[in-house]
Amino acid sequence: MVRPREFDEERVLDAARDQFWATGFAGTSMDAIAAATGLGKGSLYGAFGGKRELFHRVFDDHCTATIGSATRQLSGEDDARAFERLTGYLMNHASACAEPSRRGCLLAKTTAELTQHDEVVAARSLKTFESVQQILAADLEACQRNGDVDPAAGAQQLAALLLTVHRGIEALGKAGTDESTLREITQTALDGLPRPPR
Amino acid sequence: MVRPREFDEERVLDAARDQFWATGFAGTSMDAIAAATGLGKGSLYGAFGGKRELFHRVFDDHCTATIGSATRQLSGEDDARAFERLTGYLMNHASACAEPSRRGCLLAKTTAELTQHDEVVAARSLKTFESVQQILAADLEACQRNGDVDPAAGAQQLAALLLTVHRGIEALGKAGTDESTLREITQTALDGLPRPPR
DNA sequence: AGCGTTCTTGACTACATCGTCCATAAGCTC
DNA sequence: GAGCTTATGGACGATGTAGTCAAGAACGCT
Repeated sequence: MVRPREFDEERVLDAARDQFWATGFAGTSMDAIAAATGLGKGSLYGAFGGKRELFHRVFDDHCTATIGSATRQLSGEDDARAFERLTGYLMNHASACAEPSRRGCLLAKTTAELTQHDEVVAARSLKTFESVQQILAADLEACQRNGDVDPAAGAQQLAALLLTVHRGIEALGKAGTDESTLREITQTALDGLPRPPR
Repeated sequence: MVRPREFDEERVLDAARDQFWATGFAGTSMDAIAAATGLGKGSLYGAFGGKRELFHRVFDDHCTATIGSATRQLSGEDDARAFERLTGYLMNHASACAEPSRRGCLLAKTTAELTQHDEVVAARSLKTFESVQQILAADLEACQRNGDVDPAAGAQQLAALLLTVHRGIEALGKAGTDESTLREITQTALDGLPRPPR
């Protein structure tokens, strides 16, 4: 019994995410989302509740994807390549942030716009940042085991700093800083990591 | 001849800024600004043009103030206190960013929301960041002269990194990271600056 | 095939919002 | 104080927006 849904939930959520991403929460109307997804407003409200609930859903999925991406780029069995993974992760990000067509990071935009007014968003943002920091810390510990980073340094502290640099690169990139500068900043940050004493 | 304005322009702009600051550009209605400033909408439109023009005006003033504040905190004749000024500037920022009641940095919020859709805002944001970087670089050069930082290092590169950390602290603070963590990150960044060889 | 359940559509409501307009008030100059 | 110019404030129009609703369509089970 029952009529099954006609739409692909994932596709609809992606389209909704793109709309919110482009114009922010306050700047996006449900009519725009209906047009972007191809759904009627009734279906939209029936399936997802309302604007806020839909956004929470979209945002949550995006945070999960962000953590997944960091994990994929930074995890590995091979301690000898841990520093290489770290460099790649940060440099990729620097280059991506410099693309003029880039719409910036949804996580950053959302945190800036909504964290103050929406506790659900605030909590999810913080948790996402903490997760990324843990992933960075795990990679840094691998770097320490391999002798790329001073084992006496606090991996958590260094991971927090690198996360900060990561977020700062995002901010500068959004303002229009060019790619070579962003990569140079990343390199300077990596150069500042403590080396093991010889 | 002519009737002079009844309102204090500066006060009105401050009130408008606070509204935009609290609820963003898209999230702020002109009615809300009229209520916050006490002006009728006719006066508001007559004096400032429209929502976008008013925002540009407010934003421009805010950027000027931001640069002025950095200048005040980081400039000085005394090279011996340059490193102290730098530490103070960054630590103050870290503590300020951790205040739960803090509404975040208007510059950061605006960059995140509008830079993609508004060239005037994008250009002003970039120019503001560049100015702050120059101020940081000048202070770092003083640190180099005084022997606190390796004179062989590029002051511009280090300034760019510190600006990045500054913006990253802002982002993490908005997400809810606590004060001690933000100060620790700042300290880690300062510890990573190259010391002059002895 | 018939039935019940759920999905879909888009018109509809009620209100918010941008920006305009105009009658009126308030100086300034002579 | 007369007359001019400009500021003021709030009503107004047109459009935008969040969310609802009812009529009908699509599907699976019997």
